[in-house]
Amino acid sequence: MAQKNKNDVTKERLLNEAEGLFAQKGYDAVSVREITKAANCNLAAVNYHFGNKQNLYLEVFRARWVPRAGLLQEHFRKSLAAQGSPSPTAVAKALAEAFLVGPLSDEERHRHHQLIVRELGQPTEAFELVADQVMRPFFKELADMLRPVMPEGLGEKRLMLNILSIFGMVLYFNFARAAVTRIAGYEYDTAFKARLVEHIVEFSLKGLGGAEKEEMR
Amino acid sequence: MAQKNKNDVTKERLLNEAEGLFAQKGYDAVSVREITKAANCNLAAVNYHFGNKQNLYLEVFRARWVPRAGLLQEHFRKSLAAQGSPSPTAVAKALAEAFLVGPLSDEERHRHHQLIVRELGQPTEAFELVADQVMRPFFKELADMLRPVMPEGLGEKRLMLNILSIFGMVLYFNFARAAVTRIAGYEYDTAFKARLVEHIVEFSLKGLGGAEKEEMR
DNA sequence: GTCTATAGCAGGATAGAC
DNA sequence: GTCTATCCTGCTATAGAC
Repeated sequence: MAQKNKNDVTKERLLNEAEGLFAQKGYDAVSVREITKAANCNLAAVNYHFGNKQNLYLEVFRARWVPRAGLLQEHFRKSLAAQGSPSPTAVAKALAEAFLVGPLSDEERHRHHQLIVRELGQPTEAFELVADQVMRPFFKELADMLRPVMPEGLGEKRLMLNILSIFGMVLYFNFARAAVTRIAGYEYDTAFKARLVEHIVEFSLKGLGGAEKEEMR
Repeated sequence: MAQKNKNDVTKERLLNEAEGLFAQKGYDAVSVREITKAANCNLAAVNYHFGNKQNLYLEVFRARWVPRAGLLQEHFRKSLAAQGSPSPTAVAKALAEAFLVGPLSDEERHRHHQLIVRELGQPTEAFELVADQVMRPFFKELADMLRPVMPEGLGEKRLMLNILSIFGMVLYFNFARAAVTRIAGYEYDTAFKARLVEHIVEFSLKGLGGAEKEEMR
């Protein structure tokens, strides 16, 4: 923190390139050689800065993924606060907007979701990290927020299923972008993303019991 | 086809083991050595029967994934036909049931979805195969089926988004099983899968415009 | 902190015996 | 068709010079 010399810069570049490559190809398909070449530094740099490849992967989550998830949550909370009371509709809209448009660039968002989807399908140590520091706290926050405004007698299980489902939708449309484009021909431009947000909100409303009068901003 | 000697048996075993391993770990994380060992045959067998590793992977889709997708569609069509008119509710229910309970064993279903999710996130030649032979035709069939019974003025784009979304939900709850269990504590037993089917149907109804009177079986 | 050089091993693929 | 033996490439990781 005190010194800001070449060391830190190399480390940062390694983290950036590693994240991009791990997201794009998965852990095993990426070699340390590829990462160091992309980061324009020496092969030995990964071992010097991170000990080994595994730990570089973990550090990508610690130093990049978790903070970025914090950014997304912050964006969500602000846009929700701007809407007054947290109705199911408002929550769904703020969530979908934060995660599909939000504060991240297209590339950053895609990286972010590719990384977590790989972990969802095949959890490693990185998943535990993310589950503890991001998912469980955030899901609890959402549950506490939604519980009072949900239909009576919905139950904790159904509540959690609904929260999981919204995230499922958001993840799916982000990570399967290439496939959706090839199958349905949709380009992920601004207009389509806006439409997607609307779609996900609508799609989620029934589950969230948000059939009450629709309200916008 | 004429001869059913050791040759065919080895080939079948290779396909089975390869499918399981590719689904579980992904293409790059699996070695030919690992596959042949699991199939209890010689290292050279992969090259003899399939030419190379890449082609074995493709053959897994051609000889296993596509036929199994056919089974699922068949199950879907039968259970839909048993319900009379194809209302949005009936379609959603038949789909969710076929893909979450349906004719496959838990392990087979998991394999099936793991494989396709990897391809959705990072399409290879196998994705083109599946898109041409399975996805595009089936999505078209569903669209033709739903178009007449959907709300007026929904539009082709929204129709396709809704179809994609149901598949997204189904895929998500199948492939992220390990993560869902760790985060929410749900075991994927029979009761939970039945609940999941109900949940997905409900969750999808608004999007499908199925707010009409609910009908079952 | 960064580099070169290299150890040491695992990977895909093939040749050729049986 | 199946096997063993082997080639060669590419991998992670480290030692040691600068």
